[in-house]
Amino acid sequence: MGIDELDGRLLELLAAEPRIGVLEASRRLGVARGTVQARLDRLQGGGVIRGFGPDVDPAAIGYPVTAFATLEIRQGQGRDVRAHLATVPEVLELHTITGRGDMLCRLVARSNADLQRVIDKVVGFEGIVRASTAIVMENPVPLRIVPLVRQAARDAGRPAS
Amino acid sequence: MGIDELDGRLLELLAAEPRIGVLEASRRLGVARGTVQARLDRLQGGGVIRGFGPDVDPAAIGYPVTAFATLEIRQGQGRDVRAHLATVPEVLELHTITGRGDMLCRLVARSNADLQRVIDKVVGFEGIVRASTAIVMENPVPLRIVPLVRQAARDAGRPAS
DNA sequence: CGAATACTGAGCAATCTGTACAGTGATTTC
DNA sequence: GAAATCACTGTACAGATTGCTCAGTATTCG
Repeated sequence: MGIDELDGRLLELLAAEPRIGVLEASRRLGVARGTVQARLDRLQGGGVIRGFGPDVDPAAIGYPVTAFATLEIRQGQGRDVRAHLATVPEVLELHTITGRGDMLCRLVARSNADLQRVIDKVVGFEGIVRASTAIVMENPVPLRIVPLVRQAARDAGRPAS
Repeated sequence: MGIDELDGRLLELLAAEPRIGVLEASRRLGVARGTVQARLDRLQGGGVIRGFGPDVDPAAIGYPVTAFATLEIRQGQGRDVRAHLATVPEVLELHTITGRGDMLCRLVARSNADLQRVIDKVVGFEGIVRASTAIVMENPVPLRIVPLVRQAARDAGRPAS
């Protein structure tokens, strides 16, 4: 749907201080409260803002180990595998991908040793031919969106570029 | 820090309806407002809840293509590469990993064609030896945390297991 | 120029937040 | 076993915020 410069600033502000209300945001942005309210409604309605879910740190609830697993699936078993993985709590996300491997999933575990249990749970399923796992050591760039929002907002300035 | 069953229900509730306030949450959970307030403070103080940042959909702001790139780094160039990737808005997250490849990053782009530009920007840097990219086709399990929270809350019941 | 759209500034009733305090039950400590 | 500690409840109050509405103004566009 596209966002303009004000939308960008609003999103940045919300990312930086999520708990501020509409009124405070309007003050910070130097616009009327109604404007912020309208923008927010539009952003949410348009699907730009999916929600404001709490950002929970898996490490803080006992799952400090993160890993990515590339899975190779037996032909035609995709649907079953997806359903299976969806039932595993330690699978935080799952993608089907092109290239080597058919699926990529993000896992968490209580420890490196526990990761073995998780992998067994993931792989112990008809239809998964092979799995290759990479453990995350460091996370230099945590999941972020602000730079992209800034970029998108800038691009809105010159629409036809 | 560990979470108990009430923490779990609170997190679930917040995940399902992020905009509800403390008062409404206390009503839903059947506890006093002060309790919810105290729990929230503890969860945030303990780092379990990192924040309530807006969940922005890259697709909705013009970046519908997601990809994962595995990067191989020249010895000793890690720091520079990290710094470089941090400046690329299309890099949504970056991990250093074990196994084949040294880093894994999540990218977004305006189109498959545009992905080439992004990859060039990512790879066009001294220190990156090789990159292998997998385009995301489907996302059967979007990033989620509720199942894990439920698991963690359950485990709290039998601490020594 | 006229119409449509977006923004401003203001107002109002209802609600919520931050904070405090006393009472109660459960658990821990000595 | 008694005291102390801790978490939760229920209540209270002032101040702030929200949802909503409305009229006026600015800007854009055909």
